[in-house]
Amino acid sequence: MSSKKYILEMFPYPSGNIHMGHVRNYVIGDICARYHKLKGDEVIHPMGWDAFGLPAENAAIQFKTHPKDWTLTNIKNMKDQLLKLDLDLDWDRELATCNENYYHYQQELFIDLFNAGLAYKKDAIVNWDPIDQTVLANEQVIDGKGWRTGATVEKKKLSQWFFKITEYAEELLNDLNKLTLWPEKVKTMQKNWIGKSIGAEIKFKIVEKDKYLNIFTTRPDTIYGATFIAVSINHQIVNEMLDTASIEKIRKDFEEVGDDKEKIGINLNLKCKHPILNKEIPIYIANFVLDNYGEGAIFGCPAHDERDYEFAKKYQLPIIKVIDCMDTELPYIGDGKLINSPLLDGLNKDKAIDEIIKFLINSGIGEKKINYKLRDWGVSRQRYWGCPIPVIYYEDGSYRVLDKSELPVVLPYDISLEGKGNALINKESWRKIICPKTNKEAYRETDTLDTFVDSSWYYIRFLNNKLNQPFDPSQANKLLPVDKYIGGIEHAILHLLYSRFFMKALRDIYNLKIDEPFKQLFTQGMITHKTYKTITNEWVMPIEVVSKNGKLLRNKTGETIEEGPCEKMSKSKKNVVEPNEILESYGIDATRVFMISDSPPDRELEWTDEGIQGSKNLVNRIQRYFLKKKGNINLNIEKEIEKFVYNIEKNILNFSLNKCVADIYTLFNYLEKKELYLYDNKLSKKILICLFPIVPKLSLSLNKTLFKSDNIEKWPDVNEDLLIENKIKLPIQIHGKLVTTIDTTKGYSEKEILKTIYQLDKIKNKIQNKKVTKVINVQDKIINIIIN
RNA sequence: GCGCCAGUGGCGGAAUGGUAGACGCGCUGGUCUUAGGAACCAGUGGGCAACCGUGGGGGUUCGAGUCCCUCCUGGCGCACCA
Repeated sequence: MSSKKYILEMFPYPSGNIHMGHVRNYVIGDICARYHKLKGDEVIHPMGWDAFGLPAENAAIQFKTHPKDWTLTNIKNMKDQLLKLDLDLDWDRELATCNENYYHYQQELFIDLFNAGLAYKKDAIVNWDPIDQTVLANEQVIDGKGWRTGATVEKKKLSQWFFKITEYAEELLNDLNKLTLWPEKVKTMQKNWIGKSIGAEIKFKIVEKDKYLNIFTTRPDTIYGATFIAVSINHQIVNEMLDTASIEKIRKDFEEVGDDKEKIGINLNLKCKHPILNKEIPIYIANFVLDNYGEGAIFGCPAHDERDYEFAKKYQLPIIKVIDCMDTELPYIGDGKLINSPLLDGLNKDKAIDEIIKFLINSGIGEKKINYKLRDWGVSRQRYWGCPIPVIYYEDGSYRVLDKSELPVVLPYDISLEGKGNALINKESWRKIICPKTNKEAYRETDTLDTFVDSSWYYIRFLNNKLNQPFDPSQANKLLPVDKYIGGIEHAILHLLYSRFFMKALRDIYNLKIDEPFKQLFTQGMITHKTYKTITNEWVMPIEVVSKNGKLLRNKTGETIEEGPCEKMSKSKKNVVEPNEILESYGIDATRVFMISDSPPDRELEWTDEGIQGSKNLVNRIQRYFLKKKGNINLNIEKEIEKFVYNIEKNILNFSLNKCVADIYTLFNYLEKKELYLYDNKLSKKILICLFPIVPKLSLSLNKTLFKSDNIEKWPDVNEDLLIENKIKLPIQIHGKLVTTIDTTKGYSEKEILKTIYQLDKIKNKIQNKKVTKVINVQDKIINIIIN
């Protein structure tokens, strides 16, 4: 019975050259794909190009070329290199996200999302990367720095397009449970990123104004201990109270605090009424309040929160204990009985939270609230080389999202990339149009979509890359989800979360039956290599290093070279090996074997010369074996071959590809030891089929030589009866320690075998005149004798 | 700081709670030759032995690399998330 298997490796950014990381990624996928094809499954195994993005623009400026030309040339080069890897890919499904035929339909999806209320525009304080001159998503800011440039990200207020990923926060979180074939680690990362927390939102009346401050808390039980309010610098109330100059001054002061996280605050000279107690508490602007979490405002309960405690100490605010923690030093964060809280006294934390929420609801000053860390996905990018957003603006500031019939909005080719900013803004002839619907003058949206939008649905477009609509829903229902998705763990959050969101959004828009895009996720490990440096700290490529009299020297100059630690292959450290050179020297099969042999595919693989050579030797050895015609053919070896088929299959399915290599060695060690040289018979054919996914070139050529055939036959069914081993070596233990093993057959009688065992010298010596008190016989597994 | 994962020979790594170290690399000794980026044969956890050995210490079990507690070390992720 054949079944559909969609096997996908994360498509590459066309930087110009493939590297060993790509090779490992694609070889892993290729082995799966070839195996499933032999099984008779309907395999989908496409490849394409994640072709929009900033590097093209930067390169265009640097090399005085055009982003499109640069990208297309790179695609051509990389495709040539991939073809040399001889991967079993569906090239007729190929796509590049920068092609009109792709982004046209992405623009349609944008319209779909807009109509579904999942794309919207709003003014927002956004992350601005001053080097790339563009906005970044929250996910693209790491430690306050741009993920590509490393520049400190600035805050800017801009009008931006957003995708409403928060609408799916709960489902994105819950459905992680369905992803049983995903690494736990990735699921944990996504869970933390979504950051669900359950608590309450409480309204605090501002004394001086006819207004309330909304505050989210997970600890409403500590409300009696609230002694101040703190808001973020970007909070609305700050805008109302202070002029822009003062705000900027404070913002600057806050930024100067930097990484040491010292808490500082400014008294806003406003007060809030405590929602329960008859007292007023001050409002501060504080640097530690996040503006993009909750409501950007907190109530401070110094006795039971570390941050609030630190702040209260510094500004001499009262500290009121409301949880009985005996003599434990404050702040005390844990559970305990409530005190100083008339409505809650004596209750424990959880019960107190329930009670206070009831009270807040009844008094109309608060409600139960679930909060997510996840924010909506800002997708506007102020760059040229991306998918144009299908929107036009009128003189009065209003806008219209285009109809599908008005698509595609084609990215103009003739632009100038000189100078800063988005080239589309300066391209007046493109930007300015007459709206066909109103006949009014209008301007195109000049922002383009984040390239993560491109990669959020490419796996659907692969199903039919020529269709005049984004995809065919009935086909999607039939062929999705991707069964095995293979790529680097660096996409654990961004790409994988966005893709999950897209799948769900498209499911709801197009009434699909698919909830998750990737059934199984496999994250392959990096390739590492030793690093080499001269004594003047200059990185040196491995290929330049020679060993002489136990010393490492640079081949050309004779300089002394120091060997550094093994690190991820990177151009900057020059510890790379070029796939082209390896392929030329060792061939594709040996390269494939090495990619999987030295460590499990999800772990780091250290590149070594010995490793690749060993792989080459194995390939040669297999070839030599099959070309030896004479030998001692003994038909009892069926069993060994059957075990081999069984193990290889199991290990491919588990991604334990390193064990597949061990299986190959084990088989050939056995056959050669016994001088069992199979030549053109049934069993050797079986072996060749199992070798095919791993060393396809060799397998094909041997198949041709031995069987005069260009086709590899179907994967053999395993005869499980042959796997059963009747003769066993039974371990004998005394007190759980191995003493000896005896040869016997399965299903031995315990009584009989004990008789034999007690005759053995080793056992006799141990027992001597002691008494056997107990015998544990795990039938066919082990016998453990207990003596007193 | 919080969370997760991992610690096994000289190295990469194997082991449904049941013979620890499969398989490979490296190393040692040997064979052969069309002197190779070979190939083949034998050996290779420690210890002279009894025995000892899966980061340390405890526990559960007839039996623990595997399960539980605790500590140490390393890696990854998150990091003022109220």
